[in-house]
Amino acid sequence: MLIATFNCNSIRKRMQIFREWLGHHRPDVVALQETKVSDSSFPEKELEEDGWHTVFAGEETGRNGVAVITKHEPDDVSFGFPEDPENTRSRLIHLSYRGHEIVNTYVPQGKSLDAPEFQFKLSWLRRLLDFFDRRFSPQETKLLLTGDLNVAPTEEDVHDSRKVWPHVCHCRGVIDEFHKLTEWGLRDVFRKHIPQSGVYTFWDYRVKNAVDRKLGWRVDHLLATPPLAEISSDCFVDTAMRIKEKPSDHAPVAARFEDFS
DNA sequence: ATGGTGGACAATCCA
Repeated sequence: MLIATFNCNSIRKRMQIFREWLGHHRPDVVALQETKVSDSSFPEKELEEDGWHTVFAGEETGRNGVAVITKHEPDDVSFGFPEDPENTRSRLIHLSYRGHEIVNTYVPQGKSLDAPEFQFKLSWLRRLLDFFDRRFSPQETKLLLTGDLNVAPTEEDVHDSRKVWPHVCHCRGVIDEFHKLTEWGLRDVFRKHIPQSGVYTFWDYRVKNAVDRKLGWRVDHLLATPPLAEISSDCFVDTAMRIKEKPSDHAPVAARFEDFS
C-alpha cells in the first residue's frame, strides 16, 4: 500500500504532471495540500475519469485547500476539527480507509514569530494532538498523520539550522509541539527509512537554484502509530517531479506499507 | 539590498 503527501501549490496548475504521477505510481492514497481552488472548481471529473475517488475542501478565496485521492472509496470522511468544522475544513481531512485512519492537514505556516498567526499555528498543532488523544489509541489504531506540517523538526531537516533559527517552521515552539505528537506515539516514517540529513521536500521559489544548491526544508511528513509504522518498508521523495514543467515548490513524499490494498 | 518567484484574484495577500 503506497501513501503519498504532496503540497501541490494549486491543483489546477499541477493537474497535468499530477495525473502522470498518479498513473506512474498508482498510489492507494494521496494527501494534497494548498489545492487553492473552490469546491465548485475542483478538477474532480478528470480524476474520476482516471478511476480515482476524491474528497476535497477548499475556500472561495482560493487559499489553502486540502484533498485526498484514493484508489478505493473511503469508508468514512470528515472535515476540520470537530469543535470548529466550518473554519478548519480547508486545512484538515480525516478518512477511515480500509482499516486505517488517515489525517491530512495543512498546518498554518505562521507568518512570523510575533504574529497572531503563529499562535494559531501552535494551537493547530495542539488541537491535532487533542483530536488524536480523544479518538485513537496509539498502540491499537493504524493512524497516519500526513501533510504539510510546516515544521522542520531537527537540524537535519533544514539546509542551515543556525542560519534560519528561529523561523516559524524551525523554532522551539513548533518543535516542542511536534515532539508532543511523537511522544504520544506517532513515529517519523520518513526518518525510519532515510536517516541521512539533507533530504528535503520544499524549496523556496525565491531562492535561485535552491534544489541544485540543496537549500531546502523537510516540512512534509508521514507520521504513523506503531502498528502502522512497523509495517512500513520504504519512503521516498519524488524529486523527478521537480524537473518537470511548472513544478510545485514542494515535492511529493511517499511511503510504502506492507498491507492490503 | 527587508530583495527574490509563483499562485490566488484582480489590489494586494500569502508562502
